[in-house]
Amino acid sequence: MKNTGRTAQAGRRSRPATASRRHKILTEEALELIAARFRVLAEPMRLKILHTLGCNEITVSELVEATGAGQANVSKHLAVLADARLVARRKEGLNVYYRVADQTVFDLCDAVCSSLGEKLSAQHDAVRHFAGA
Amino acid sequence: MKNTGRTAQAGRRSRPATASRRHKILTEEALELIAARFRVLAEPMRLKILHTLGCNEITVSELVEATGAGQANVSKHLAVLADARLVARRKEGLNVYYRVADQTVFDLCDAVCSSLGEKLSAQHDAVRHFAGA
DNA sequence: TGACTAAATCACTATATAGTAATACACTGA
DNA sequence: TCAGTGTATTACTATATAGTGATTTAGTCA
Repeated sequence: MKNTGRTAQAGRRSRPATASRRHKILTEEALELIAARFRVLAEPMRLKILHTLGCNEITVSELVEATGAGQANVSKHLAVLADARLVARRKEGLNVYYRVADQTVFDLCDAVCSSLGEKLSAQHDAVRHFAGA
Repeated sequence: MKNTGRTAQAGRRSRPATASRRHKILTEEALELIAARFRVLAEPMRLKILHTLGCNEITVSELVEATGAGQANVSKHLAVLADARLVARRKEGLNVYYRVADQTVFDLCDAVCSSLGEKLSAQHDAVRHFAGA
């Protein structure tokens, strides 16, 4: 009774399994690349760094101060972001200035935010509630 | 000489630090929520499951067969996806049918894909190269 | 040169989670 | 009721990585 392939005998409500619509059938390597991009964005501290950077160019020291994280930690996160080409660096004297190199990350975050809209609002409410404001 | 706040004395090229443009200044909780959403998408196997689901409704067994992963593994990934409300389940007899519940994930993946365009093409080339086709 | 500073790297610990085998649970049909 | 099947859960191992303190590296200024 094993399914030979995936042509459902319960096919009443499935589209034709040879998904002809948009599927390009991603390779394992492609899936890994996409997952890797998401993985870079899956850390609150990295999001905080990107959010802090915004459209500006900021030094590591300023990022350390703005985020409240340790210097080594910020440096490592910046290395991850730079490795993914999401930020770019420019050295000037002792300082290194970082900036967001791929503006699409903001689109991604915005998309997630709107998809999370209700939860975020609830969160905001909760925060406001706990903060007493 | 410590920066009091982030009003850069190197302000020559920074926008006013009280970023007035789009910044809503996300709370730690909001950043964690956004990161959590990205974290769910940061696994190739989960992407594969979502990609396999597409617009169809598919049972766990079919997903196990299509992905080549173990049953327990697929079940756990589905639990993660369901917990994030990215997929929904419908039980019918012995089978459980899963479907994508939040179509925005496809938008996210498409956005990443186009941002990764060159790399993915290169990867495709590499694959074609290695595969000898 | 040597003192100083910003950033990167190293070595380490702690934690989270992907994968897996075994088992439990839920439902079907005899 | 019992046997059989699909799915979920448990217990476990292995691996990856976030955070941290110490150190190194690279640049400035005296």
